[in-house]
Amino acid sequence: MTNPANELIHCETPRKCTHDFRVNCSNCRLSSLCLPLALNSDDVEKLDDIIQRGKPLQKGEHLYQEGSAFNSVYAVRSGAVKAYRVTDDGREQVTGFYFPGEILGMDGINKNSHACSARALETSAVCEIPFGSLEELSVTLPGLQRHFFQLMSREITEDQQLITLLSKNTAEERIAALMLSISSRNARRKLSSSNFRLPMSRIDIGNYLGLTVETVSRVFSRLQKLEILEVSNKEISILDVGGLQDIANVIIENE
Amino acid sequence: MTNPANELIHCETPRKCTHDFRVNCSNCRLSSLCLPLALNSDDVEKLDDIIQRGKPLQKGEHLYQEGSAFNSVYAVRSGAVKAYRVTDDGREQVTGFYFPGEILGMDGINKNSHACSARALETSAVCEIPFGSLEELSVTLPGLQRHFFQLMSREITEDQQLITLLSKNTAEERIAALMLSISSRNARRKLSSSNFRLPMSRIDIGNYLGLTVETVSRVFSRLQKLEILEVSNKEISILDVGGLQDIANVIIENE
DNA sequence: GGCCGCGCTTGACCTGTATCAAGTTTACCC
DNA sequence: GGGTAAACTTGATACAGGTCAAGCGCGGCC
Repeated sequence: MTNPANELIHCETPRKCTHDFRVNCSNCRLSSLCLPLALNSDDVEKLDDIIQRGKPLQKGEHLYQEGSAFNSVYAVRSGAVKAYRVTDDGREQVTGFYFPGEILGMDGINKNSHACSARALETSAVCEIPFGSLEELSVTLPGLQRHFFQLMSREITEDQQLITLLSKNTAEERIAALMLSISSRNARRKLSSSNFRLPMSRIDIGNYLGLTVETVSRVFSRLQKLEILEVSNKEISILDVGGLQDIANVIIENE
Repeated sequence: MTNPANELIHCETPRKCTHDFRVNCSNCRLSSLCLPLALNSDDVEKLDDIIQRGKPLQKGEHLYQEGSAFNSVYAVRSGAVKAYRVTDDGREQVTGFYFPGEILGMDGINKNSHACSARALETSAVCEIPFGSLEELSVTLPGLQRHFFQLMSREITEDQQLITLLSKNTAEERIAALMLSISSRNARRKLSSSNFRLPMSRIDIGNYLGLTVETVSRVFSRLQKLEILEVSNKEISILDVGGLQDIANVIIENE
């Protein structure tokens, strides 16, 4: 009864990992997506030395809070994390979802305090990377410096994609785009790109995409009726990737 | 007849600068906002050595184009620049406006090619900072490395603010927020925070804020009727900053 | 100086999504 | 396992902002 659809492999579900909790970058199966990407094995060990791994976060627990002192960036090892900020009038704005192999917290570098909060959407293991040590190490490992610049740059371009989505696209297009994004991020992690379980609620999805829960729900129903998705609560099957891409890409393209 | 409202000072209008075109970071009046921020005078000279200054861009000229090879980031010295990307279906999305002392082009680091295009909104002088040299220099000047990380982080948080604005706020709130943003950026540059000339068209404003030209125009008219702004074509006077802030901050705040 | 075109404004109408409301299902907890 | 709260779905209605259309005015150019 526990996610039969997800082909769960080592480390994706810490509760099932009975063997060896002493994870390190060298043996982490996410190393090819994560910070070690550009490093040789000697350098990976140097990186590994500065990384701290605490006990897994439970669903709902905070990784950091908006306004708290910035000390580290974080890599998700398993589970899923959402980042959000609270607007002046007290409403929440979800700014991103982070899956295994992805790095969050870089918004805190600017003012030395976190510009948003981050909380676990489900039980999640996270690697903490103290930023001071990372900076020092970057000086001796130019490959690491470059890679970290790239990671920040990627965050910028992804935010800009979201800006475009919010500014130009309909509810249906936004949701199609999010489903495709999650699908391709699953593929990167060698999980199924067509069947997966959404770790976030409809509220979070709507919040992230600038829509109300009701609209999210209606769009899911519509996409199901069109036989593009099969939606069963949080379980998603993409039945027609092409159709989904057509919707996300905005079919208009008339001359 | 040329912008009487703007208190134009040295370098803000290159056409008027008859004296000394050999600008450098040490004598640039923007150095306190720009990259040299965290450097002592010796180090500023090292930075200065890698910076290239071409002739000013004319209105409409491109600084770089989406997809072109990424070699440098750019600091605006005078004028104004807009960054934009073209969506899959051919529409334009403005992702940012850049004023003197601000740095753009960091989106290109990730894939080594520019993720968006940048063009001058008016005659603009720009400093080109070759990224390779900047990386090398960062290794020897940790203050510079840190400052550049901060600049990228600031770009991220600003993008996230825009995401929030687009996702949660009404047309009026978005425009109020943009006016306040331009106002405070002017203040940083010791220009008037209450009277300024918009370098961009209504179309660009609408595009940036996810609104149509008509809506932008209507909101300006409404704010003028409320005696919060005085709008005369591109000339803006903020008559009631408090009122503008109330609108931007979303007055709702009912428990 | 007068003509043309583009950027801007204003009005009338339409539509997508929000809002409000009610009902259903799922998940959690004792 | 049953009770309750939270999450989700579905329907009816309202409204902000989009679309379409027309007119204005400033700036550039011959």
